[in-house]
Amino acid sequence: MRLDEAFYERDTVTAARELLGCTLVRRTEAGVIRVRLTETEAYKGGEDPASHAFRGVTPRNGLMFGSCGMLYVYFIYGMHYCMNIVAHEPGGVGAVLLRGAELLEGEALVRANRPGVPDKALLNGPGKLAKGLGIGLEWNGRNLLSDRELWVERDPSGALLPSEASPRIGISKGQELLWRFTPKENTAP
DNA sequence: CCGGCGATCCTCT
DNA sequence: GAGGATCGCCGGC
Repeated sequence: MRLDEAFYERDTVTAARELLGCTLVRRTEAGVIRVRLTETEAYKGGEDPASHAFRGVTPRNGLMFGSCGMLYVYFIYGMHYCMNIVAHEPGGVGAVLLRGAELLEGEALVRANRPGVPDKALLNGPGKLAKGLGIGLEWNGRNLLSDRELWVERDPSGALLPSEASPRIGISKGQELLWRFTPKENTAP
């Protein structure tokens, strides 16, 4: 069941937490890639100093102020792309960075995008995830509510994955906010 | 397994 | 002109 506008049009932090365990689907002419999201981060508007939207609208970040469910892609460090999904309360500002996933289906297609990479390093980072799925800047602004090549699904049962909150990675401001989400560790007996 | 470092160029001040 | 929502390689333990 594809995530709809109601899923994304809520508090950005809640959306980030509940995206964990959902399935990101990329359909290509050569086949389908399906991955399970295992790491997400929330970025808000004016109150969040780590956010691209912290200082208001710029040519790059405009999507974060707009319709929920749109893909926001940006280029970083001169060589990587990062995928975000716009999610915020009505009239709000924010997006969820997709930081990592595990492969469910379409291994050959992913490996074609990331040749020679060990299993553990296939999709465990935002740049790696975008590369593995073949997502670049030309995908910026795609509507994941209706797109035929890219969307997010969840289990119809609506069961939520137990999650753990931690500081976001790679930021210099806003480290006190625990807006990074990963699946809860299995605590050994 | 972990930390340091260089690559590389876009974005905003 | 500085810094960045990163990655992969290298060396050390």
